[in-house]
Amino acid sequence: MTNYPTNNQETLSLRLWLQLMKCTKTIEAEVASQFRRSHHQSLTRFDLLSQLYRIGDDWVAIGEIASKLMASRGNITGLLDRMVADDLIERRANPRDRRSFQVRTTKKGRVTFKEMTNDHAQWIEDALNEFSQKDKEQLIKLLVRVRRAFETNTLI
Amino acid sequence: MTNYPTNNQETLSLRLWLQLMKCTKTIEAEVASQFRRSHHQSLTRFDLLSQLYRIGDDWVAIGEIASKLMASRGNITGLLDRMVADDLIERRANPRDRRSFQVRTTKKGRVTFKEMTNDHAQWIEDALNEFSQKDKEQLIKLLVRVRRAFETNTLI
DNA sequence: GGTATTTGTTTTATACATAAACTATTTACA
DNA sequence: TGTAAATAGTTTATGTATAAAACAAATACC
Repeated sequence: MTNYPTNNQETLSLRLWLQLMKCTKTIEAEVASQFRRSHHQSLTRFDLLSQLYRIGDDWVAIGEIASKLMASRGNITGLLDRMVADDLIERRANPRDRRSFQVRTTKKGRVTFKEMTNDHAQWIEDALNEFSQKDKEQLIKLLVRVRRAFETNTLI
Repeated sequence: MTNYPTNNQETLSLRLWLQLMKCTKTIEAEVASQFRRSHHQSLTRFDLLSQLYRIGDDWVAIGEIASKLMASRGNITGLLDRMVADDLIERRANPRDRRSFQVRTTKKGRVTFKEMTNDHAQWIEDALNEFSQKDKEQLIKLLVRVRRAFETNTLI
C-alpha cells in the first residue's frame, strides 16, 4: 500500500488518491482474509464467479471474461484451470468456433458463490451501517466522478 | 475487479464498496502501467522506496518494512532480493543483532524514487484538477471515516 | 483457391502475494 | 546457568498477475 510521506508539498489531489487507496486496501484485505478463512477462495475467484453470474450462468468465452475482469488472457487461463480442478467451473470447446473455449459455473460453483455473496454483503453492511443514506449516496456520486475524470483524462 | 451484479437486492453499502474498489483499481491500473512504461518499476517497489524515504533513508530492518507495507516477511525477502540485484537497495547484517538484516536505498534508488515521485504527483494532479478543493476535502473526510469504520468494526 | 491477416487461446518467463515450515539467534525466567 | 519461548529472516509450495512469443483456426481478399 502506498504510504507516501505526508509533507507540505503534497497536494490535495495526491492526498485524495492516497486515502482512496488506503481505504480500499484496508477493506479488501479484510474481505480477502474472510473469504480465505470461511470459503478457502480468493477475491479473484469471487470476482470471476460474479461475472459468470451476471452473464446468467451461460457459456462464456475466455476472452470475454478477461476483458470484463480487466485481466490478461494468460492470467485467466491459469485461474480457470485451477477452478476447473476444484469443480467450480466447467469448460468446453465452442461448438461454432474451433479456436475458442467456453466456461460456465458448475452446481458446486453456484452454491459456493451464493454463500460467498451472502457473507460478503453482510460484512460490508455491518461495517458501514453507521453511515447515513445521504453520506453513502454522496460518496458514491463523488467516486463515480473521480473514476470518470481519470478514465477520460488518461485515455487521451 | 469485483463487478458484482447490480440488482434490486443490492444495498447502498454494497454499492459504495463496489464503487470504491472500481475507482481505486482504475487509477491503480493506470499508475502501475505508467510506472512500468516510464521507469520499468512496479507500484510495489515505489511503495517500498516511499517507506524508506519516509524513514529518512537510514538503515531499516526487514520486519519493520513488512509491517509498514502490510505485507508478509517472505514477500519482502523476495522483493528486496530483486531490488538489490537492480542496485536500488543495499543490504547489511545488523551489527547489534545477528538474526537481523537491514536495508536502505542506494544512490540509484534515491534518484529513481525522485523521478517516480514527480511523475506520479503530476499524473494525479492532471487527472483530478477538475475537482474543487471543497469536493476533494469532503471526499478525503468521508474516505477516512469509511476506513475507520471498517477498522474498528472488523477488528472486534 | 491460396495467401495474408486477424482472432482466441495457451505457453513461457518473470514479478509479486500468502501461509506454513524451517534455521538461527536472542530473551525470559525458573 | 540452562532451557523454553519468542523473534528475525529465509525457504517452500502455491496462487495470482503481466507481457510477449507461439500456435491454431477463422476470415479477408486477391
